[in-house]
Amino acid sequence: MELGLSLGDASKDSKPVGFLTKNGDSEKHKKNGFGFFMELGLNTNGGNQELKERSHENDGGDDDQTSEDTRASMENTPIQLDLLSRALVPHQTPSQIQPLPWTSDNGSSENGSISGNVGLVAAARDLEVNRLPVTAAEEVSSANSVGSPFQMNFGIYINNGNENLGGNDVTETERVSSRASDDDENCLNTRKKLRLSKEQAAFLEESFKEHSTLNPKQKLALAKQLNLRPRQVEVWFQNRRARTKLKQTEVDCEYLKRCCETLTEENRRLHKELQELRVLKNSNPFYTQLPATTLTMCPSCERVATTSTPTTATTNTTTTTNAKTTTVDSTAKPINPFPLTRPRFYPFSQTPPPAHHHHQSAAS
DNA sequence: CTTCCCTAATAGGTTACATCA
DNA sequence: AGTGATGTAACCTATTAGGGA
Repeated sequence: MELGLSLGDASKDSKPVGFLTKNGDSEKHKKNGFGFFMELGLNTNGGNQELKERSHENDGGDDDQTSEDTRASMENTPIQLDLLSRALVPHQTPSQIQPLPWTSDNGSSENGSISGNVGLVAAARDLEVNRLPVTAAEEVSSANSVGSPFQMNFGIYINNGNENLGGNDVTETERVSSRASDDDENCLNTRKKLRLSKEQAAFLEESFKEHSTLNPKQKLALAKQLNLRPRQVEVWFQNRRARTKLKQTEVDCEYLKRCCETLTEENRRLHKELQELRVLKNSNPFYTQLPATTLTMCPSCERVATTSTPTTATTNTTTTTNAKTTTVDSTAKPINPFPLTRPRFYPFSQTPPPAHHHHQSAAS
C-alpha cells in the first residue's frame, strides 16, 4: 500500500511525498496495487497535463496490473471505499459525444488543467469494478475547478469508469449491481472485464481511422471524451493495431497461398511443355531450334516475364509426326503469380489506391 | 450446459529518448 | 563535449480470461 502526497507546484519535477510504504521505496509500491495518491498544487495554467497523464497511466497500467494483487491484499485490509454516490454522476448520452478532441478547434483537450489533483486509486472489493457510471475524478474535477486557482481533483479510479456512452440503462445497472454483489462473495479472485459500449467502440474506431497510434494528448482527450482511463484507450489501440496486423497477415497468407498455387500450376505447365518439346525433338530429327522460352524476373518488382530468344515473334509450330500432332505455343503467357502489388487489408473498407507501376508509367 | 469466438487486459520484451554522473 | 548507466514511456507480441452468441 502506498500513500503519496505532494504539495506545492505539482510540476513534473515535484515528487510526491511517499509514506506508509513497506520499505520506503515508493516507486516499487507503485506496482503493488492499492494506492492512495494525492497531489496538491497551484493551478499554473495546465502545466501538469503530463502529470495527469502519468498519474492516470499509473492508475491504469500498474493498478490494472496489480488489481488482483490488490484484491488479494484487500482480503487482509479492512478498507472499504464508497466515497461518491453514483447519483452524483450524470450520464452522458451518445448525442453528447463531442467531435474528436484533437480535431476540434477549441483545444478542449488542453483545458483540463489539473495542477493539483488527488487521485484516489482503489481497487476496493466493495466497489463496483466494471460498472461505475462515470469516473468520479471527472465529476469532482469539474466541481473543484470552479472559481479557484487551487484545484483539487478527487477521483476514484477503478477497473473501469465507462458507462457514459450508452449501455447504462437501469436494467443493466441493476443487473450488474446484482452481479457485483455476487462477485463480492464469490469472484474476488477473477479479474473483471468490461465491454465497451457500442458508442465507445464506434468512437474509438473513428479515432483509429484517423490515427492508428495516439500521442499522449490525443489519448488523454479520448479517454476524457469516453470516460475511460487513458490506459484503456491505450490498450484498445494496441489491440486494434494487433487485430489489423493479424488481418493483414491473413490476407498475406492467402495471397502467398494463391501465388504458390499459381506457381505450381505454372511449373506443371512448363514441365508438360518441356516434355512435349522433347518428344517433338526426338521424333523429328530435322527439328529446328525453337526460340527458348525463359522466365526472367524484374529485379525491382519481382514480376515474372517471358522472353523468347532470339525472337519474340509468335511461333506456332505444328508438327505432324506419325499419328501425333503437337502444337506448341511458345508465346503462351505464363500466369503471373505475383500481381502488381501485394493485397492490402483495408480495415475500413477503403478503396485501395490505384495501382501504379513503374513499367506502366515508363510506357506512358 | 458447453463450445467457440471476440476482445479487454496482462506480461514480458524491445526500442527510443532523456537525464545524470 | 562525449559516453555509459539508468529510468521511463511507448509499443509490440503472445497469452490469458471474461463474456456473449
